[in-house]
Amino acid sequence: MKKITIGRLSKAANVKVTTIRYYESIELMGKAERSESGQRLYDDSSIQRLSFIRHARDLGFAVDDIRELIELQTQSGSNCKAVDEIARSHLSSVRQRIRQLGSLETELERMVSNCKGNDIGTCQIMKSLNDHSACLSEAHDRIKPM
Amino acid sequence: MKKITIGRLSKAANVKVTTIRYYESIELMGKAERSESGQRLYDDSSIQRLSFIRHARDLGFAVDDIRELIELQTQSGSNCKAVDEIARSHLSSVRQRIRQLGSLETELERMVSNCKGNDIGTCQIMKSLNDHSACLSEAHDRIKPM
DNA sequence: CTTGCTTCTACAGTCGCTGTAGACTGTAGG
DNA sequence: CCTACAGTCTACAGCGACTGTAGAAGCAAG
Repeated sequence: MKKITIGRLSKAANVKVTTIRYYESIELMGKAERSESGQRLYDDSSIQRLSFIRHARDLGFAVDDIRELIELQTQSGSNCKAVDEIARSHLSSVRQRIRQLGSLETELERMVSNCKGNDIGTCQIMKSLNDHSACLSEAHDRIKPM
Repeated sequence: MKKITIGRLSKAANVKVTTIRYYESIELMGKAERSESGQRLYDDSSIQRLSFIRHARDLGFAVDDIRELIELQTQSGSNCKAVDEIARSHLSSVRQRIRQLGSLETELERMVSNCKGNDIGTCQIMKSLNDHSACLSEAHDRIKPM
């Protein structure tokens, strides 16, 4: 079995070296074999697994979800209801986030389009921010950083 | 001048007590006056400022942006080009994020709609995740947590 | 006086990495 | 062989914007 170093795995799966080590530390990737000198050694199955993880991350799945997906994958024979549930739930949170950002977008557009480049005292953007009544719907979660 | 405690300020501006203290620690809010026993005391101007911050956060502005907006607001007489720029730049990052999430949504929809609830071996979702060719556009930033 | 809420400080945890420091290993060229 | 230089190692701090915790002290009402 051909073994590769972490750098080659990194290129093969398009995941940074530091990230691979991080995945090992949080036990998302198993502990790697080591060479005599202590360097990590991987094989094709590591590339497979890491690629799976990367695809799932690209789709926005949380690390815990991915852990569960991997768990489910090894239990062959089980049906994929659980997988479906994870995916659907993720999809719904993506949609919720899109709606949330959509209303931000509308609000920001309104503010920006009203701005005439006048002095700060009459600036519509500042007015909007200072105006208590100009706020979005009363109770919603704070926006996550971009 | 009527002074209020942190709890009342919290209710007045709809910002949690811990968050107010956090804002003080990062110098987004100035240092509060203290009572003899050491409790923070605020007045109407604190409510004003905290409400401003809250509105800006609700609109997704980063703390650093807000710091700058406050700075600009005090320099009365300056025009609002800088304010406009901050808002426009924020709007464009909101739009970018929406586009990003939109393509995630499409991809997830495709995956979920293909799932027939069969066993894990034939599950389309797992297939998609394992399929190297099923990935989104080659180079894009990793998705932020929801 | 007691009960129970509010406030205080200081620090750890969230999420998914990224960056840094300082040391060691492996490889290619001369 | 020696010297570069790239790759790898560990351990830990930092990001952003908070949130949660522990343990102590203050405050208001009954």
